[in-house]
Amino acid sequence: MLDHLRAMGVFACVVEKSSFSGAARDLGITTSAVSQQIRSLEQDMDVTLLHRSTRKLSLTEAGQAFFQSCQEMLAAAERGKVRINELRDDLVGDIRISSSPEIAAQFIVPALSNWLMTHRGINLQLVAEQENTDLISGRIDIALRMSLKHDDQHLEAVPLTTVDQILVASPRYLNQSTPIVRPEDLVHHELISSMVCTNAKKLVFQHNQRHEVVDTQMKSRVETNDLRVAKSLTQLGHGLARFFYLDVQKELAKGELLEVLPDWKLPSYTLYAVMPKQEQHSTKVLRCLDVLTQYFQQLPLLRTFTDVQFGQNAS
Amino acid sequence: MLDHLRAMGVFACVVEKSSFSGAARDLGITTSAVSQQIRSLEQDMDVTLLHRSTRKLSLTEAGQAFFQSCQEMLAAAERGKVRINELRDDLVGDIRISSSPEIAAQFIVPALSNWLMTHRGINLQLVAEQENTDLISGRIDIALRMSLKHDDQHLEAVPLTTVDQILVASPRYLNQSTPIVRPEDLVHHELISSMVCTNAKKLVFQHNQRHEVVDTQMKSRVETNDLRVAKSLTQLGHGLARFFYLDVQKELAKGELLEVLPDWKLPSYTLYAVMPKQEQHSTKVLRCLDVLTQYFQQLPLLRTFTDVQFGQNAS
DNA sequence: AAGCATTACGGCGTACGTAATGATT
DNA sequence: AATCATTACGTACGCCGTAATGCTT
Repeated sequence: MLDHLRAMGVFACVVEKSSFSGAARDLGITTSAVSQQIRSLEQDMDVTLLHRSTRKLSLTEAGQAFFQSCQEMLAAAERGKVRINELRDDLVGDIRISSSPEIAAQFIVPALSNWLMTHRGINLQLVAEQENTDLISGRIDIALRMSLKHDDQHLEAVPLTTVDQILVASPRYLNQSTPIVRPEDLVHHELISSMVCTNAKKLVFQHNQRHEVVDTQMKSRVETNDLRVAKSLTQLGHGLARFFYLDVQKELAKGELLEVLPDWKLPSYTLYAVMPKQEQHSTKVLRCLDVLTQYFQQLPLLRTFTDVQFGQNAS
Repeated sequence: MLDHLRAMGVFACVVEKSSFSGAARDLGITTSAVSQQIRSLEQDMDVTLLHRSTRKLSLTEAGQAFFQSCQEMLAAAERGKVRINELRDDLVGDIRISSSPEIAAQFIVPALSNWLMTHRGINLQLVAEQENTDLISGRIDIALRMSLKHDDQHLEAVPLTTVDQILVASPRYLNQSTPIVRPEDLVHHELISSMVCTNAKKLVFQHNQRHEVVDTQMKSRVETNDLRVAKSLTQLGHGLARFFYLDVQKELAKGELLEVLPDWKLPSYTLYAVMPKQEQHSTKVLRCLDVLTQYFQQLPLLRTFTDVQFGQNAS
């Protein structure tokens, strides 16, 4: 199956050049090598491919038929290599990005919109799912994922921005409750968890000025993995809720939700661009990553004051 | 151009089996070899073809595209080999036979008629020309040629039958001339040469019983390369003519021409099947040669009595 | 533990180059 | 003489197998 492929290539070249030495020059080998390839081909297949009369070459019927196939073989190989180079070097082909639906809509679409317009050869496939799909089997080029710290050794992660968490409640809820001035006060409240993760109810606060850290374990009677449900529950006064700052930016501005413990800070998450670890990414993926990075750098900071006071590089 | 062809074959097999070890089994090599091939392919082309997560293989976009081309490449190669085997082993394809028009009509057509009927895959190309065309450049499989002795070292020749020459004249011509009883008497006659060849006018006679050999040099005023013209000239009494026995068989039977010096014999020609020298002829050519050989063996001898007395192997 | 892929290492074979030969123009 | 193909021969690289390692189920 794999035998003779090389010899077939040589043969095709010989026929095209109608000359052993011409083919040799073409292939960057000696005439001797060409002669030997053709001979072994003929011997192994037990057939005469071309008649040589020292100055002229002439195909046999078998040689003629075989030549066609050899040409097609080489052409297919060549097409493959050309296509590979195209996909590696040019801005063409698919690019699959995975993220949560929120991130997709809020960040990826505006970040890549112009770039997509510019490069019409790019086909963007946005895989927006709640669960983190497997990059390999899902053929994801870039996944945008929130995490405190990147740990998967098999994946390559580029931090795009930090995202603050914020504890909020509805104005009505806060009016009716006793004032919350320190993290310890939270034990009397219930938490509406907007994320499904381990230790979702354990909150670690750090004071904005002092280096004071307080662990708090809250209770909760209502959980959901849906952001809008969580917001709704919070606004209806079912308890406190921990959100990403960016997810409740609007509600805070409108006064529909209020921040709890504004002098205390929850750990920052980092938004990573995660990619399969590999030697050489295609330029389109690298360029896309550039565009994403650029976008997040020029983006208005996700929470101004904390950033000013401490700086929020991911650990 | 020739690089990686082997690796591409391996790659295609890996993708088809979705497994390195499966491909290795398929190809009769070790997993190690497969792994090395794929790795060098990826390194040389500077691209990741497939992601490995130990238990699962998954194509990259480039790998997917490349796989198609690799498959096509292998398919073309396979087609070529299949076709080669077909043309070598089966009774299909072209068979080109070259001869003079006379031989073609008189022998080849009747000899091969049945065989052609039986094997519908065979396409017979009868190249009937006066001049001996170059077997190589004319792509002739078999040429039927008359000669005293085969000499071309580059060609392979199989004797099919011997063909006597015979000196004839019209009855009227012989009546009007003095009787011809010995070769020496020929110097007073003119020769109509039916063949264009060197020394066409030099005749060497050997007596049928005695071992007497006589060289004679004749004159001629009329020459032609056309058999019918020569016959016509002879019948009209323009002189003696040397023919192949088979060419004037009918005229002799009808008494339109008479043999001159019936006790003396001109050298016998041999009808050869001539073929390009090569390791392995296709079976269709060999079978065709068989059919021709058979045909000439069962053919009534081309001149009975001389054969009986001496046997007429070409010198 | 079993199956799979990767890597290093070492041996063998093959493909190549050199050089001499023969053929053709 | 010049160009081309073939052949013999020696070499070097490439391909492969063995074995050890790491990973996953």
